[in-house]
Amino acid sequence: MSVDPNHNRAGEDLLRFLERIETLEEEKKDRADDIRDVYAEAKGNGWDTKTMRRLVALRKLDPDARAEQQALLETYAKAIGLDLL
Amino acid sequence: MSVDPNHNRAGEDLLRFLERIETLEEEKKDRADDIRDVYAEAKGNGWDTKTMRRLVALRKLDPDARAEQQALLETYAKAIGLDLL
Amino acid sequence: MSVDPNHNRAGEDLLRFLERIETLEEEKKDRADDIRDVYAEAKGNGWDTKTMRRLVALRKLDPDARAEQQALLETYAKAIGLDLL
Amino acid sequence: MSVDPNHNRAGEDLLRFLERIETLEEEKKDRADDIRDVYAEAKGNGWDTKTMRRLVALRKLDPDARAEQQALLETYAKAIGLDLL
DNA sequence: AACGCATAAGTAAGAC
DNA sequence: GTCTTACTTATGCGTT
Repeated sequence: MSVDPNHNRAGEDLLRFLERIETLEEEKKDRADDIRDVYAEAKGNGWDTKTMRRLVALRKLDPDARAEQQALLETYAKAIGLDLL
Repeated sequence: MSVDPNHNRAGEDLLRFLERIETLEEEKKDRADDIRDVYAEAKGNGWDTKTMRRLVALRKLDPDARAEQQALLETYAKAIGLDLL
Repeated sequence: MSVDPNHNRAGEDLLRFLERIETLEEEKKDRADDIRDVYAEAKGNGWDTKTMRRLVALRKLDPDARAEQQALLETYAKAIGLDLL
Repeated sequence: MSVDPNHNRAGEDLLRFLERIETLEEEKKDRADDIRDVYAEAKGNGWDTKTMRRLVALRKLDPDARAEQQALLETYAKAIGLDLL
């Protein structure tokens, strides 16, 4: 049983956790980079990326939830006299 | 001229900057707390705060910009066959 | 009693909440702008703003909490053989 | 050549971009979930995740950059009389 | 002017 | 169930 802090058991365990996290973070970052590339490619084809991001968000919602949120927004907008479009 | 690092001129200058920043940050935090309180009060009166936040965001945009963004969103949604409502 | 959605009581109430929020947000933004200005001024005097931000964060912690966190960090760093400096 | 907005060429192109993005986002989210799981597992083994996150951040820096930043922080801390530990 | 960074907002999960 | 805390996304800012 060693007391060397660089080679103790707990340190080894901790290091394994950190390495697993770092590997996963690299993979996560790769995907994020890929996503950025796709948006850049779309932009190069004339698409507006901000609107694309809104579409991606909308497609995540199920249709019922989306309709409900929109209905509430319109009710509130009308109540304060805000013309949504 | 002192060399005491706790009382040198540069340190004094730096400290003045930090103090100015910290004062401003406190004031900024006070406003953030107040905003949270108003939302909480509105929620207590039956309003949906998520929709309120969307309204606040919409009111920040000038009407032309808002209309333009909405038109673009609808064009894109139609193009991919997404029913916005 | 009117049913005109632009002039109903609930709409008025909602609008008051929104206006209170917007006023507070403006004030909050003013402070944020001021903070940015102070950092810019400090930078113009040769200070490193990134380090300044770390100092501001450190000064927010009470000394005991700071010492405790630092001690834990050093323990962990030693355990994995990371030289903090 | 169709004018059906659900089947036009541009819409098809846009949809391809969105699908590519969504696939990548799913993969990215999977990694994020995995990372959360590892932290949770480490926490279950008695580790402090906040400190772990600081270690992960520190390990991202190359040693020279880390040493330089730390030296600057210490210089500044001394200048304002802040005891780092 | 585009790029990455840093802050801020919004969202979702977890603790009490 | 609420309320805080952490994570994710979005926006703006400074930089190159």
